[in-house]
Amino acid sequence: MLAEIAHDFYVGSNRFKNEKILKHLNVTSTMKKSITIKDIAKKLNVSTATVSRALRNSSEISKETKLAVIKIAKEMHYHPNLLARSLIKKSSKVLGVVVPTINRQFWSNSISGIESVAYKKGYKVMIFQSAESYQKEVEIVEILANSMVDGILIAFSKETQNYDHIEDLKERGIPVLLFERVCDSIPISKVTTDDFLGAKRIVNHLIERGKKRIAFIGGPLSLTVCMDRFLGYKSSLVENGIPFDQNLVIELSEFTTELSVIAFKNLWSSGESPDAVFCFADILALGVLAASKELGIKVPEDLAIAGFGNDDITKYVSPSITTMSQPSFEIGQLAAKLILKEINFEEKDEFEYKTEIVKPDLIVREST
Amino acid sequence: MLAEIAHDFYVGSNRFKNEKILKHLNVTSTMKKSITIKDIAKKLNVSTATVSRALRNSSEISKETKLAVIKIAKEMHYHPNLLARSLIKKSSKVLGVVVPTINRQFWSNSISGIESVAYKKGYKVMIFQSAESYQKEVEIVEILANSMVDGILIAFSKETQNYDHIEDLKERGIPVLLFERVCDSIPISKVTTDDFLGAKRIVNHLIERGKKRIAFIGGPLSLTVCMDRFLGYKSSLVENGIPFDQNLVIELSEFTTELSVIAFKNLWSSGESPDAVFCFADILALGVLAASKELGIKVPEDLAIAGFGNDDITKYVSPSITTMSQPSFEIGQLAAKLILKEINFEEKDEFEYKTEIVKPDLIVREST
DNA sequence: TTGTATGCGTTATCAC
DNA sequence: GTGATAACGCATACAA
Repeated sequence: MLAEIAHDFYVGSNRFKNEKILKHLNVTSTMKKSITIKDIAKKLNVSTATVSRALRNSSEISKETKLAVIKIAKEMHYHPNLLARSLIKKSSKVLGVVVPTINRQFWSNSISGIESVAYKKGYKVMIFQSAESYQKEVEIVEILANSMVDGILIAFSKETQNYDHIEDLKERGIPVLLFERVCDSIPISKVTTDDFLGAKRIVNHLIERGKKRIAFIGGPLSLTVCMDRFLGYKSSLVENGIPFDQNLVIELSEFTTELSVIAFKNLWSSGESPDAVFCFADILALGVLAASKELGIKVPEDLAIAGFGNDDITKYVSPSITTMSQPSFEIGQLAAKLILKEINFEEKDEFEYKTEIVKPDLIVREST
Repeated sequence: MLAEIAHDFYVGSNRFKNEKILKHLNVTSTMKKSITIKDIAKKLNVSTATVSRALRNSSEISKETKLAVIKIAKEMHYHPNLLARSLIKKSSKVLGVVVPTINRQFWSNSISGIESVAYKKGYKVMIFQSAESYQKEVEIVEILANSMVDGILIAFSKETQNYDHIEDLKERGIPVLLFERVCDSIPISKVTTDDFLGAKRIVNHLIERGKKRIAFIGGPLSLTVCMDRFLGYKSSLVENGIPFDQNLVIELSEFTTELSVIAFKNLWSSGESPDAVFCFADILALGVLAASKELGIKVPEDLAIAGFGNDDITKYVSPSITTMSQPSFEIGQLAAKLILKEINFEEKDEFEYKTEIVKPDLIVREST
């Protein structure tokens, strides 16, 4: 049988394109076929079952055969095919992660947190960027689901308003967890920051320091994160009897220094100069600092940043700054732990979805 | 046959742990089994082969059956199993990436570049962090190789001195590409920055501005990146007739602001005060700025940074700065393109390894 | 144009 | 303890 003979020479990879040659059994081919348990079995005159068991250190295999198998396996440079194992085990030991973008500290930190936990538990991580596109997000989710990942962690894109793709995953029985950019309507595990509280605290703090005209420079309010912070900001003002002034509120479509530079300049030149600024993310804070420098005005004495609190960026920039620290790495860790628990739950009853809300810390750095 | 009957109820996932119940054919189970081409075939009274071909839009299938198959597939919520396909095709359409750490701009930018190119070509990306550990790097490479990834991109950990794991991959016929943190000894595709030239240029620039005592604050010289920059630095001094002073050279074990703060302070207080600083990465530059502030001295008028050139971080910090821009995103893109070419090469002859050396740009920002 | 049979590499089931 | 053999879900050579 051709197939039978060919097997001994077939390289087993589309990397080697000379299939025609192989079909003609051109033995001069230098390609190597990959070693399988079948090969080991043949060499030892045992069954593949025995080899499989021996390699997995099953208790029902005699020590001698075990050793023999392992010895030959090493000699032949055997490597188990994880895909084949996944197929039969119905678990790939892979977590899928979807974030808006990977090259922004907050998200890469989260991923790092996810990866660190996953790796310890023997899981791999597959990463995708939605690039803030709903379309792409849906596409990615489909790929992940079809790849038999054991669980999917998602931070929604800015565009995402429809959650059918998530419902779909649930229907297919695939564990999903939303983190940071979430939605309310779906009963599902979530990990978020308590942005409302964080914003409130930070604005309270500014007010305590005697500030009255506190500007708000934030991202698109369509994102729950941003909206929550906005509400926290407003709530603090109300509770402290400070009139809310729409002119002090700036909603940016993107998180870029450029935009915040423009925003702050406009704010300032409009005669509405604030005495403090509450802004999202250090990236925006840098913009504010830059703009104030450029305008030749003193850097706002009280600048509050609600970001992930990467001190490295802001620490040496402004002497007096208050940060609402969003522990992105920890959020990632928490998210991974939670979904792994869901994946490996042992209960007989329905899994209970949990929403973990991380309370951001307030880091106050006084000018010296 | 039990197995036969069970199939209709078997959910097909270890996510559902109630296997005992299933074995007893407890039909009350709410779990859904996943739909396969077999199910579609049964429903339509055709063979699985036909379904398979129809779904893949094969030209040898009549339009009617195609449409019928697709219709039923949708109705039954069929989703192809990518793992099974990979097993047969011997290609998972996945690229593996190993970086020292993901939550550092340079690496996350690179990954972003890789991911963006890969995604466009229908490839997924699997990411791992070696955490600068050789041990972990080897472990990861083994996992990736056994997962049938189509190619592996690696940036070595700081510890990595032995390259057997890479040789191993080559032996197994798995395309590998080294980027940024590479080694010379292996004939293999590589993408690096021309750090020697970059450093030389940047130091030349400082010298042109009249600087004579140029400090060097860099990472561990065991890394080729760092060594190359050091050599470039030295080369520039020599060519410009400026004596090399070992006291002005500081080798840090890690890239942290803290360490560079200490380094700069020591440098300054030792009476060896430089008139310019050439330092790696903006993260170190921030340290230098912080230290100079703290010491109450003027920020070095000429601070040169050899980093990935994330302007956001340094732009608003120092008015006068020179950056050796390391286009990390582009390096990632280039790396992905290169390995994809290797994976999909059509030639019959041996693939030719290519070393792409990205020339860093010099970005000079004058104080206004 | 479609069906049959076989295989991808592994593990699970049931014999012995 | 070990061996046959059937899965896993899909794709393809060969037949019809």
